[in-house]
Amino acid sequence: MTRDASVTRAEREARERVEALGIDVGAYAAVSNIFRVANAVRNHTERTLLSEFNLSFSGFTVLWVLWVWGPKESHALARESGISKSTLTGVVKTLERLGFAARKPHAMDGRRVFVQATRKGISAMRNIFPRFNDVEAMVTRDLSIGEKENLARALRIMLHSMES
Amino acid sequence: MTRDASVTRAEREARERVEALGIDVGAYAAVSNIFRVANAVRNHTERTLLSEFNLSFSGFTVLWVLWVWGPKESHALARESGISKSTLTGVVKTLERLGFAARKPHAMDGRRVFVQATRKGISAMRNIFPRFNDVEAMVTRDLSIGEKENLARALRIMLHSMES
DNA sequence: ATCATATCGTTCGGAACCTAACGATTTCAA
DNA sequence: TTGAAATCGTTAGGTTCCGAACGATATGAT
Repeated sequence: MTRDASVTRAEREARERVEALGIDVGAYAAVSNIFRVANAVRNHTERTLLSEFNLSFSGFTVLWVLWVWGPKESHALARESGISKSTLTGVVKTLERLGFAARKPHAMDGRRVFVQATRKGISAMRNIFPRFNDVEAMVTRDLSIGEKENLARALRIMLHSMES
Repeated sequence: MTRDASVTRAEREARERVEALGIDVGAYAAVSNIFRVANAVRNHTERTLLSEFNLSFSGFTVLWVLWVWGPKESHALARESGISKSTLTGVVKTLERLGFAARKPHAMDGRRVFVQATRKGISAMRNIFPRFNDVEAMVTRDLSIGEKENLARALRIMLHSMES
């Protein structure tokens, strides 16, 4: 089966312009396409899946972290979800209103709060996550297994480069 | 020079959990790492570069589109920037307040508005973009030229898969 | 000329997003 | 025991983000 690896029109036009500026075009191509894919997946998922459950992408992310790891304290939950503590406060408020999550005070430390998924939240996640994984599978369907592994590997290398 | 392609701790823990759910782990690894890299680059860039100019990431993106292609109508500018028309209205308002962009009415059609970068905006972009490209280069520094090309290629294939 | 339909950009309303600062609480050195 | 410093989660204030709806304008059929 043939598949399309051609440069998208948006990338081609931008590339022509930025090439004239004497920049690292390989780096530009890699990073700009990461943003394009991330935006496309996020927008697609919000529109076709998450809106059914009144969830934002970050709401979904937070609920997913709770579903995978169980109850977490606010600061850790914010870090694992990639959002700030103040944003987490607002997102958890929304999840509480939807009945998907609940706060629980820490037994020993009055400053801390646990957040946990409710049964309703876990039930919603059992519905949502396989469908989200279908999106992940659809998005990568034209890549071979080796290509998927190489892609994930290159991204991990980039993450480690940012950590040093 | 050795380099680190190991699975990050965040990915490893998540992977163990989601493997138990019988999902497409290759797709999960690829897509979840795309989000991790996109988030890391965006946060890093906002903190270390864009805050100097009071720019959000989307403000930067919109200004970049104007810088590369010249004045654009609002609806096209929104589409090229990956945001909605209503968001663009707000972001352009902020760019106007910063003196980086200006609106101009369409000569023939009272409904339409052109947006253009100002001299101040262009000057700021000449400062910002090379430094943003340094971030792009830093993030990809541990990838070979072949690996960068394979990464960009795999991402393009994914973009095309989403378009069909 | 008129009217229905479509398009444009803005406004509305509400959620997400951030940093800085705050009050409450904990920790630890003296 | 006391008080300084640190940590936690929330609040404040402002921007970004969206879809729906609106007023203004353009288009095209009649």
